[in-house]
Amino acid sequence: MAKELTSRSQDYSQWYNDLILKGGLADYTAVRGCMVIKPYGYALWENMRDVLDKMFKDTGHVNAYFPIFIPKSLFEAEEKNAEGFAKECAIVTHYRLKNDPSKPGKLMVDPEAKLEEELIVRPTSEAIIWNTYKGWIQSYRDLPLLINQWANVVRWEMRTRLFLRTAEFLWQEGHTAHATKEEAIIETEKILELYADFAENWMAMPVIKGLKTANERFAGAEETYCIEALMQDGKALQAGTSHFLGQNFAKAFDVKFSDKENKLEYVWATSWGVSTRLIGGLVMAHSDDDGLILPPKIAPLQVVIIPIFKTEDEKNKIDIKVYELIKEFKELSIRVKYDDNDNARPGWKFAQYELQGVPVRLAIGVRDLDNKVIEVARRDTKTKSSVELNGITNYTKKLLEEIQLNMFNRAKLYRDEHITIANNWDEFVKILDTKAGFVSAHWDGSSETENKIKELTKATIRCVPLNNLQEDGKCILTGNTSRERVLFARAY
RNA sequence: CGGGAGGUAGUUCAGCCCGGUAGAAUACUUGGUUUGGGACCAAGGGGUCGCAGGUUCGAAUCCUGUCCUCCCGACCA
Repeated sequence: MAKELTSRSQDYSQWYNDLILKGGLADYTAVRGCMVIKPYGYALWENMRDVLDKMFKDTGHVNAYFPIFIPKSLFEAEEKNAEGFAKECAIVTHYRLKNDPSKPGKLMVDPEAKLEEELIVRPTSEAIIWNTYKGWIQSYRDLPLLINQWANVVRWEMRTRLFLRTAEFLWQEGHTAHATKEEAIIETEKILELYADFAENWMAMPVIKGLKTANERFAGAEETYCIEALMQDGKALQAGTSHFLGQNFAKAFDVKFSDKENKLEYVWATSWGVSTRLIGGLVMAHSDDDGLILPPKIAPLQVVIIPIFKTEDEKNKIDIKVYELIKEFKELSIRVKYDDNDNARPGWKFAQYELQGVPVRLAIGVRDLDNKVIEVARRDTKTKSSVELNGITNYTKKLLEEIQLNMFNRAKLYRDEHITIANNWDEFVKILDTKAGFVSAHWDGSSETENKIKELTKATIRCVPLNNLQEDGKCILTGNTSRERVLFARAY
């Protein structure tokens, strides 16, 4: 009868899937590796999208839209980028079906409708965008070009997980062109700051800003900046990336501009993106065994009001008060729902909204009306209290802010407690196996060492933190000299 | 792509070994009692048992093929 949720400690994967399915965010579909984002999950994504979109626009970016199909010849123009994505591309080879003569009522691919050139379903849009930019950029006066697109992309992953790695996912990808290297790097870093700001202040998910090593770098980038978050099972999640692309794409697509001295130069590029994967991060960073816990600032519903009554007469009295409250909530721009559906009983509703992670629940009955109070339950701590009705909307507004802050502090405390220093190989292995989380350790800077460590422990270098403390040390694997520590972790 | 589990009512699953009327819980509909943490009683509707072949008088059950999903691994810019 009850919708039991798998406990976090039982099986983390099952717990995670349950949270998403029972919390009403998404559902499996008949399509391999894809998911349906349900209205509640999509409302969450819309809130996140709106905030990010405003942040992009406030920093001078504009939106545009480019095709989902990329001709193979364009796709392969930037060789490293193409090679990096080659193994996970969906490819359109035909454009027509026809009736299958051997199976009545069934269809088959029409062999006569083979495309002369295959189309790649975009796994990322650098190729089509830079091919377009070539026609848009002639002079330094055309720069910088600061464009973002909200789109879907397809990456044919072997193994998928709801939100974290689906065959198709929604994201935004920014693609900018600049006159100088310095300006492009500033843009890359500016976006990284923006992502970190969003993750921490809106999603209440603390992140570490850093640089990827050569191994983990985006294919075709000179430098990849990232934000890394920590999940409750001790695994790291790459939550967003911002790439300095140098002149790689400008050269591959021949995008040149005349500078003030009328000299032809290749432009400098950046690209950056965050995706619906952030929702997976949100789920794993905050939820508990009773369901989702969504941060108030982006929660589709911030407050739910549940009436408790026996008779129609009682219901009417409660209604009058609640309509007043709803009006006040709306004036405060608080997303509120009055669930007076008589089909479900209060206890069922309580459980349901906990599964959905609604930050604040208000329950009101005639008893409360008589005492001029209301029951306030907060999702993050699962505590309940009786609060005076007078001024309840302002009280709730402050409470939402407090919940937002509390969620961030709690996640940050957990994250900080799970950054462990390892000074030698034995410590390193022991921490990975017993404690998980980030391990801060010296590394000699070579790809060979990084690969070897990954082979031995499955841990990868998540990032070299920005503004990292410089200290001399010895690589935990090779003993070679090292100038700074890097963060290792097992990751999603 | 390798290993494992699975596909039967809207959902979660039992039945399958040992072939013989299609089951439970929950959800849904109706009526009644209820309502401060996932209510109760009664009645009712709902499934070509993933798909395609085969064996058989007879297949959810046995055999072959095939598709799909989930988990673990490999892969993951």
